[in-house]
Amino acid sequence: MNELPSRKTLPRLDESLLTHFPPFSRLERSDIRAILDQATSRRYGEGVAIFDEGAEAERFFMLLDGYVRVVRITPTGEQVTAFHIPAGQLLGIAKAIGKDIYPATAVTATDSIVLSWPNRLWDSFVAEYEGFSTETYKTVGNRVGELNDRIVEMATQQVEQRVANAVLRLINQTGRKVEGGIEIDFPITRQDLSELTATTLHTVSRLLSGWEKQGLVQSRRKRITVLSPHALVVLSQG
Amino acid sequence: MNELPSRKTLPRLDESLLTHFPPFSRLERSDIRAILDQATSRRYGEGVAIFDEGAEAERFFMLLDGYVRVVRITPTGEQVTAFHIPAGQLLGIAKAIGKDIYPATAVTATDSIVLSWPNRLWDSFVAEYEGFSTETYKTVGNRVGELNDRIVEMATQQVEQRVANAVLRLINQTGRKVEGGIEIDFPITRQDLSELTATTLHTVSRLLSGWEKQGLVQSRRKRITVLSPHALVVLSQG
DNA sequence: CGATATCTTTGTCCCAGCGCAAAGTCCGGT
DNA sequence: ACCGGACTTTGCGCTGGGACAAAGATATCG
Repeated sequence: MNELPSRKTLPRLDESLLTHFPPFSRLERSDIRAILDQATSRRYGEGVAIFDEGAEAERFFMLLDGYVRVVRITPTGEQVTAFHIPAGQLLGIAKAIGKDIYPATAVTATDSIVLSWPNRLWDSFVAEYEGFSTETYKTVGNRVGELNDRIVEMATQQVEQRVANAVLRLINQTGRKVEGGIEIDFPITRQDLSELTATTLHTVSRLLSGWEKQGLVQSRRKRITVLSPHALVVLSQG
Repeated sequence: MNELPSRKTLPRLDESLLTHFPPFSRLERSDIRAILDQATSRRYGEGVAIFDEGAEAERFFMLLDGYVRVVRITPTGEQVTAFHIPAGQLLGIAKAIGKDIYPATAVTATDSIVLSWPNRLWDSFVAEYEGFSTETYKTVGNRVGELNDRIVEMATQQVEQRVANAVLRLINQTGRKVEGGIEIDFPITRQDLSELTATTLHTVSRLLSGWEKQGLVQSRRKRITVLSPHALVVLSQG
């Protein structure tokens, strides 16, 4: 696959890397310095696992740059995507929910830069850094909320509505403005989208083709641009 | 429906009520006394809402006795059940995940007794009571895990396997040993089970009838007894 | 003890969307 | 510039299980 140098010592990390990310945004510069000095930083190529479902959770991570897909794999080898994580969020925070193995696998969706710390620092982060724990649990809360929404969708909506919802969620979380629309800011295949919506790549492909003919979206290989978010919202309501 | 006296002052609460429930099990008797003295206790009849999705979250709760169903209702009025909560667990803990409105509705599945505290006490509980926060987040973690599992199931399994899994989960969490099997310890209709598995009550009914003919389960109105958990596990794997 | 509401079973029809198959297109690598 | 692999599109047939319908069974209440 896509092999990058597996560990690369980056130039000394600058405090400004963290100051605008919620879990750290309320901290003093000196605190951030201490946090960075304890961190290991590492670059990953696209499509590389950061940690694996079932492995012992010994570190927690923050995505500094890039996008990560959190997936689970069934006994029969099918993949299901739990969610996508944009830069600025923590991941692999098994510690926060009382687990000691990772409950899912994290795979980079783009080249990414990731900081990580050993779990033994978790408690001190929570204890010493104002706002760290609050913000962390907000993140957990948002993820729980998203899982819940998706269960409701899967239980009550048709495939077309679910896919529309998934696309809308992606552009909300990771959308980038481009001329005439909003593009999902990382490469995403029909297959990926199908793993997010419990359908097949074939059905996703047909839906996107249809939407494209109606002028709702525009898509190329691994790229999706939404031209008319509003129309998509209407569609998603069913 | 089922109206009970809406608020009933129970006899002074005994410390032993809480000592065996994880969030409080590591505490001193004096701590528990303080916690109980701040609590409001209340009985609910079957089928009564404890709090409603979307309402401002001003209290958090512990289920002392009974069973509670956590449900969400779609714009079109369909219900989807998120999970069932047995006695001894916290609920309505929006505070723990940084929300200030309840993300779902909690409805009693049986007559129940519930303690509650105003949210303003949350931070002091977390700060002062050893183990409270850890245990709370384990609960959150288990619920996240369950939601996740169900998404995987809904994405990859057939209806029969999903229903089998749901029944197994219920007997694990709330099963009561009876002669010849394990019974789900609260009244549950075909409809309820269908809301838990994203199918229709008709399909659930057919499945249960089939299983009953094969001797796997036995069911009466609102009651399900699993005679052969192992066979159900086999079925659930698909 | 009827009457009424709630819950369950079973039958029949039908279609959304999956499985399978086969081209077509794009891209990175040598 | 070409080759091979990865991604996408589209066609076609089939089926799991939803929708609709109606009758039975069991609880609750006056």
